[in-house]
Amino acid sequence: MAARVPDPGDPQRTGRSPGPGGEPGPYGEPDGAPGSAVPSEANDDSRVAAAPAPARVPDVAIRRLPVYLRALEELRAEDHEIVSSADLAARTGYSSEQIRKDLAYFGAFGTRGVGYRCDVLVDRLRHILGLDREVPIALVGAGHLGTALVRYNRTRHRDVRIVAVFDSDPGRIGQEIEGLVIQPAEAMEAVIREAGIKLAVIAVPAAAAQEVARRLVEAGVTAILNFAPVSLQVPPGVVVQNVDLTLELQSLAYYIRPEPATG
Amino acid sequence: MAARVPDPGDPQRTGRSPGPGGEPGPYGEPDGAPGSAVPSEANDDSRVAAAPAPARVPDVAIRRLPVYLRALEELRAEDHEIVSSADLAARTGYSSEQIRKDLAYFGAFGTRGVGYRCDVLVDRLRHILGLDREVPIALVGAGHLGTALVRYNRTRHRDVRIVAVFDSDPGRIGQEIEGLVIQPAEAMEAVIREAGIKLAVIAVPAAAAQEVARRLVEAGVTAILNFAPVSLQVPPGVVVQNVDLTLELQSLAYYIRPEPATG
DNA sequence: TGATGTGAACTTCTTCACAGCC
DNA sequence: GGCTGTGAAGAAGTTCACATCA
Repeated sequence: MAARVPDPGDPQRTGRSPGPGGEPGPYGEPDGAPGSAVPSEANDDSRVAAAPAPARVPDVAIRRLPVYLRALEELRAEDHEIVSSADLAARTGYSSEQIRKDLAYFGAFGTRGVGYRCDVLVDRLRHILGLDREVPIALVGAGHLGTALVRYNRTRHRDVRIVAVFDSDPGRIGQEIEGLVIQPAEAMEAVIREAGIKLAVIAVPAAAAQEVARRLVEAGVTAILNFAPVSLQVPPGVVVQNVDLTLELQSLAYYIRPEPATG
Repeated sequence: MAARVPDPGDPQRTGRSPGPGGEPGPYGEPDGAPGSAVPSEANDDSRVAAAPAPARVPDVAIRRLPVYLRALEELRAEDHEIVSSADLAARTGYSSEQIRKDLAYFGAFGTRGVGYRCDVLVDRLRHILGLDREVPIALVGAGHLGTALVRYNRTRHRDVRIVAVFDSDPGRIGQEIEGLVIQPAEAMEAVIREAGIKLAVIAVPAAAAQEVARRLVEAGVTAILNFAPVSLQVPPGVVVQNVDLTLELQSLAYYIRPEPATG
């Protein structure tokens, strides 16, 4: 039980959406896509680019794929060889039709009357999301939050992995977090270019976030996860996903019941 | 520039939606609503309850209100007395029609030909969101992330404020974060009941999250912000908003450009 | 028989366009 | 004239229902 909330908090987004259509095309590999980008400068919350790509995969669908992937990995760990969309529905809370439709954007991975091979589907999803090669990530801002994020990420994941941490505070530079030495902010561009990093996490104070974003983009970053409470302005083609504790709490406040649910 | 992403990551949600319709009704005060709740047990991502409430305010709209509120407070700080929906659009990235429509769910707060009085709209939004009284929040899990969240929250906000922190690690209990003493997990129910806390943040390991959620709900919590990477099962009427670093990074990976945007 | 894959119906949300009022 | 408030149109996403095939 539990209905779902849309997930608002997040702000801008600018990006072309790679994915093919319902056709057995290029499987929406994070490349093969247009190179151009996005449309408006508005917060549409669900629109993406009208790029050269034939049919678009809705962003909402992309955002569900990692959920499916996690469920599949759990199922695989429990020695399931075959899973049905109904199994995945039970684990994820999404409807089975929704799941089949999302998967179908990228091709036909299942067997009618049977289901999906767990390991095959895991591989497919990892490929679609671009997780079949390690995705190196830079984190900017090694305060309490940034540090917590690095620890969390590095003790668990290898597919999306923070590999560089930057801060402008001399007192932090040189310190180590989970084996990573905090580097000076000035080194940001060079390191990011060198390592070919395209994805970055911003965990700096609000006032510094926009400038950090600008520098990241200039250095080649095209996707940003932003924890600073500001709407970042980024050029077309750059994707920003925001996570804002305050906004989350404030919108949840709306749903609080007055009475202790004595009904 | 910057289109927007839907924000998927988040998981369940179960809740009745208070808000009135387009009518000048009860202004969607976080009460006045049904007491009952939710429909399905599925992840719908945008549905809420078909409760006694007349017309529903879409969850997506609720999630935008805090964004408007923040923009308004900025504008007020800049001594703007009157703001138009176009001003807010410029600040937030949402379209002016969208903003007017969202506000209109709760009544007519503006003046035709003029705009909205900044301070009036701030007050209205705070009231609609239930932020006109302080919203006390409990946080469970005082690890790196939990600690970072407490620090962030307490050094900034008074409207949504963490007032109690719990952990099960004896080594942490008794320690202080921003003036709050970490309390033992066993005290959770009593403290939450005593303080009438309805909103909680979960920052414990995945394995412990479901049980924590169960206890929180039993103690009277009806809205949860969950940082643990699991889909919490909660009874109807309880709202869960998830924030999952890994899912965010994995879906962002999809949008990474192969080439350094040399286009 | 049974579960996938998918067009069509439906629902929800957004944008348009303009009437209404200051 | 200008900006709000809102019905109507349109777009996007979800669910339904079933043909399809192992």
